[in-house]
Amino acid sequence: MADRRQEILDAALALADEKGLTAVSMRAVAERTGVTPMALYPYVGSKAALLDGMVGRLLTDLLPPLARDTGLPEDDASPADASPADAFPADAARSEPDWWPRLRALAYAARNLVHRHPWASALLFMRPAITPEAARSVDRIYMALLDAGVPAPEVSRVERMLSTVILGFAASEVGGRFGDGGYDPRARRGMLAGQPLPGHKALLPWLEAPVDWDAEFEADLADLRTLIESQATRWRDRPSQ
Amino acid sequence: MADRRQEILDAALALADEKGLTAVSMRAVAERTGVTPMALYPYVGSKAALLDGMVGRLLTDLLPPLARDTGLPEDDASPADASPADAFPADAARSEPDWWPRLRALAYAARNLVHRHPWASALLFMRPAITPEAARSVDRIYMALLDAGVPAPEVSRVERMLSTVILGFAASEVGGRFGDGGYDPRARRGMLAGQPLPGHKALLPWLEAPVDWDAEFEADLADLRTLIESQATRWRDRPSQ
DNA sequence: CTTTGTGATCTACACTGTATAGATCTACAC
DNA sequence: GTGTAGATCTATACAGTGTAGATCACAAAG
Repeated sequence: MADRRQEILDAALALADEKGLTAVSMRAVAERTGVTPMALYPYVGSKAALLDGMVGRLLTDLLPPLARDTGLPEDDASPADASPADAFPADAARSEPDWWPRLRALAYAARNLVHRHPWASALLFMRPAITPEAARSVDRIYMALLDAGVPAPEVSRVERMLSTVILGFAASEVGGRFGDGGYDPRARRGMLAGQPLPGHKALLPWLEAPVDWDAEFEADLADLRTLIESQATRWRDRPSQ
Repeated sequence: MADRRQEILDAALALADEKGLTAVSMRAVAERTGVTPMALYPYVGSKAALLDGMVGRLLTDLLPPLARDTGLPEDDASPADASPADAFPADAARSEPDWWPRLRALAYAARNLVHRHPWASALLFMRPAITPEAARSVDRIYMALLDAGVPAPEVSRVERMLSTVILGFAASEVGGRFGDGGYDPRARRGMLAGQPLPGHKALLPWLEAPVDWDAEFEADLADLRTLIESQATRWRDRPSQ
């Protein structure tokens, strides 16, 4: 039944967390579930569907139970974060319009999720957010943006941009796009020596310094916030456009 | 030699363009090159390296020859765009600070590249930009941001954010993350009917309308531009911070 | 003519996802 | 108890993957 499916998804998740996504084969998942590979198919359909099921389960674990999801404003830290204490630095209490803490919490939840399950980043970023769980978190973003005063026709676009930045940042962080590809700085400099790179030259002191990714995430979030607020302001100033 | 390698990369690229990335197997590439699979290894090293080589070649084709790359301001449309005429809508001529047209051209070049080679989106987004070709386009972005007045310590962060948005948008467009997963709206609504989704409800008219991706890309670029300009302004107003 | 080196080949291994057909168990009717 | 229907799992097989290891063909050097 349904619990057999959960058992299978659990096995697949454990496997991915321990040995990476490439270790998730139908045979390996089957063995871990104590069953033969073909026995998985009635429950998960196919390999691709199994992967979708895995992200679905991740989102289920992440989001708070439906009961709390009434549309009323929630308190700041608890929603959508499985380990809020260390992961969600307290903000100066801006009590009245709480759309920002809510958005912030979602952003951190997504980033923390990717940190805990790096293999999921590629899937989260590539597959459409069509599962019920994913729709729920998108809905939270919609609500926050509406509360922030973003004009309704713009909300879905801004949501896409927001999630692109946040998921993209997290995926790049764990996926190595922001890294140096494993070359040490000397070798890297050698590779790039043959061509004129005036920008790199001018920025050299800052490029060589190590990056504080937590701070960068904070800065990106701040940029997104001003972006959202400017959308709202523009709307308020001339509602015709 | 080196031209044998190019021959192999050409075969792999053609294969990917015609039948998708999954059709790029060592055996298939070998057959198309007129050689046995194992003969590829001295030239490309491994499958992963072959894929890296493919994106490298894409970037080489895209960027203008090194000669033009002197750091002097270039004319608006030509740089970094393989098919500028239809793909790069003319902007109102803001002649004096041309950092924006330059950035815009790069953004469109990246998006057009992904449109022409959808298979490359995942690779572009996941692998670090360490090849000489990639470094060159990053350098262009650095220069544009510096010209825009972005403070030097912020430039690399803003560059990362910029490329995350642009590559992320393009990848999501062709990869289906922005889509509905192949379900028609009725089925989709049925899937989501069981739970309260106040945001979706409030936005329903706008969510059902088809999305103009070109316009959305324009709007995202406009947002990025104001973001960059606000960075520059903040810096000008109080240079200490 | 022999030797050396280089590039391509052949074979083989350990995998992958999954279609198909058969086996095994459970539950209920008679 | 016996028979049977349905669900669940298993066994086998196929066509494919990337690539390690050994072999082979052939041009240039001694």
